[in-house]
Amino acid sequence: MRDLLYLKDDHIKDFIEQIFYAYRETYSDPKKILKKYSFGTAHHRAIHLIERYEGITISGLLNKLKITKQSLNRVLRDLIKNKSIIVKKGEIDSRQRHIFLNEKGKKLFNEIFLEQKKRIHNALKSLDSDSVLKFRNVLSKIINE
Amino acid sequence: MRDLLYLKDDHIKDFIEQIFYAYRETYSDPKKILKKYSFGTAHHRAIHLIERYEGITISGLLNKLKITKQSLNRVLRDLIKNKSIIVKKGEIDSRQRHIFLNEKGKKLFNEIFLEQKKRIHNALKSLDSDSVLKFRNVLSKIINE
DNA sequence: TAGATATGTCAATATAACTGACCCAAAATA
DNA sequence: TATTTTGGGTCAGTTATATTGACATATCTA
Repeated sequence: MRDLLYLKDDHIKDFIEQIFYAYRETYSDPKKILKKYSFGTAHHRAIHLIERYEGITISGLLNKLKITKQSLNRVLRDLIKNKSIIVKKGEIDSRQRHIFLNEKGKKLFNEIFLEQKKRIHNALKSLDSDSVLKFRNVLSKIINE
Repeated sequence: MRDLLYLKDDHIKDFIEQIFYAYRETYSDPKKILKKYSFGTAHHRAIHLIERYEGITISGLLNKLKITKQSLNRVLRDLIKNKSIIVKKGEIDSRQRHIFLNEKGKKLFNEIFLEQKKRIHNALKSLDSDSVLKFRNVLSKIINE
């Protein structure tokens, strides 16, 4: 460890603060849209993951969201009632439920994403691809296994 | 914009997901410690900012936390009762309150920070300083105005 | 002095999470 | 086949954190 500079406590403290702001701002942008559907950020996170991992199971979602199934169930019930998602029984293991966005859900996701995209796109547009790659790399190390 | 690759929607979606994980994990680490004091993440965030911005005012905190003063007040009341912070009237403007960690608060902050530091330090130790600088730069662009 | 500002507080409500206790059906396994 | 484990669903109650809205007080500024 030759250059310790960037590992000084104050820098790490700054990181921690900035990660909070980054999360908060990124997930605040689409709140007006969510409100139109009487949804909140909990619904947003679920929709996001269902879009990213088409056919994800309940336990798959639970592992990613790290909330209780009771909490998740509230959110999924709302999304089902709203006809944003559909749930299919597993063909191999019929205990499992596979979750998909339907047309309405896809439309909603796109509305939400458009809002968030603005911020990220704006941040990245002035940067070189090396910065972006390194950013992702650091982020994935922070999240890690 | 020559290399559009890193700006593809799927990449931005990954970003958004990873920012969520990074925030959640970073702020989950010290929860056991907070629980010992019957504090939550709301208290953590306040303590963090009070440590970073010694003597910060109420409105200063409100601007950074972006919560209502009623919410902030609950948190500060707990911290005052616990004797982790002290509040001083402003000398120039005596309407203002300047907030400081006292010894107990500093000890608590350090306990919390140690937990968080592990994760960040671990992530950064295998990286070059350029990655770290670029990470910070991207993060500040995401937050920014 | 009038108005704006900084802070504090009461009360009610919303959102998102939690714990704990059960239930059923289907799969895995002894 | 009988038993256990797994995946999922649900009821009930509680906690943590935030909100809206209404006021109150002291102090600063024009």
